Amino acid sequence: MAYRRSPLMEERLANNRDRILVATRKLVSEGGFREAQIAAVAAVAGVSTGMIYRYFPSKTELFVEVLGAAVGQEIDILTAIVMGSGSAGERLGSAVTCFVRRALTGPNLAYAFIAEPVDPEVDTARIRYRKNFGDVFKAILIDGIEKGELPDQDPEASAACIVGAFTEALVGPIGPTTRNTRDKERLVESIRTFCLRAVGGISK
Amino acid sequence: MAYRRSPLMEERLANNRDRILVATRKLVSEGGFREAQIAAVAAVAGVSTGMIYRYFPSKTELFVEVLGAAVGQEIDILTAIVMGSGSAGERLGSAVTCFVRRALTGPNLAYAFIAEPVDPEVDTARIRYRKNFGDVFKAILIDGIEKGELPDQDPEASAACIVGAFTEALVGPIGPTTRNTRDKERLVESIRTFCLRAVGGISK
DNA sequence: CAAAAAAATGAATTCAAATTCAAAAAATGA
DNA sequence: TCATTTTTTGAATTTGAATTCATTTTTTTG
Repeated sequence: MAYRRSPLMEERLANNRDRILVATRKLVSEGGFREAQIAAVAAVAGVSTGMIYRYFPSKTELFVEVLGAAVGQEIDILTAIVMGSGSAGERLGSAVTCFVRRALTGPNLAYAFIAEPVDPEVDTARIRYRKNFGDVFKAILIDGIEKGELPDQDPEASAACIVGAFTEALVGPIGPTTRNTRDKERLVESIRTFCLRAVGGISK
Repeated sequence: MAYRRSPLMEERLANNRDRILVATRKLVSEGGFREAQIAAVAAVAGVSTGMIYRYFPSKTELFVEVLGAAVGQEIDILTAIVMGSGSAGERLGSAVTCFVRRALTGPNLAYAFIAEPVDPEVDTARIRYRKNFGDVFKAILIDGIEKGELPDQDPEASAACIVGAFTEALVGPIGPTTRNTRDKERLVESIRTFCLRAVGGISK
């Protein structure tokens, strides 16, 4: 017996892994997945390229994990809103507003997560994550329908529509060509109203 | 003077070009852009790979043209509905219904056109084409708002939301994993209702 | 400190599909 | 038919980033 991983070493390893994740996220938020090449990630993280393969089996899996972490954060935020108090309509409106505002704040990251073309495997993950967003909205819808606040409807389909709606409405304003800040709030409001009316949560 | 392109030759050239487009479309509709590799396209079209570069500067441009043709066809259909008679709500409902039904009929092609990841340039084109779809809906919305049939709203944003809504609601049912045919009509109806309510075109 | 094991390095390799281009085939007109 | 030009071919080349792995460095323990 001549080697046993010490706690200190253990920590360093974890640190490395984390540095790689952080570096990837940084690069993605600055220049999209395209810029997050292994060599670039390694440089930013301050490690060698080979190192990355010690922690992640492939670039794709690294991307999927980064995507998942970012999405998870957003979902936590939305979930908190959805679990909060207020009518179904109010909560739905807040959730949509919140998501859209955040996306408009960090356009590059949002673009990468919503629309940037990567590779099929990452995209498969993206579709799954979008479904997760849908589930959050589905929960409010079911609640609203049960309580009679919202008209009967297929919550699954409506939830997907909501996600698609705010997502698509964001693609332009969020894309590589950044926009001015003036009409952001107007856009937020337009999307909110659209989604609220769509599920029968009164117009305004 | 020893060579001048004869009408016969002229026609053959045009034929070649067309054969390539048809072959590409066929492959895309069967296995997505992924399967439409130059070698495969050449084989199906019955020409050599080099031949393809005589008609298209790159694979990307070939894809963009195929995408554009397919989208153009759908847009023509939608435009006809939109230009037709009926209230704004009725026409909007018909247009959405029509698009969704058609997409559910040819899932692979629709998936390739709506969601399959390809490369950034093709995707840029895809975003542009989606905007074209949006414009069709925007036209009905503006009309409906002017006539007082629909409440005031940002037609640009609402149109984008509509496109995003039915698009997203289709991704699952349309994706690589094909679905059963039973609930298709139910889905069509759910999406229609969602979009109609969303723009204030009454519920039902 | 030395030997053994693990971790880290980064230049070299790999890979797969797009693209090219020298050579062959076909078309044209005299 | 022949010389000229265009079209077509498809094997060879290119490309560019992901991945590997022989070597070096670091860590651990006796």
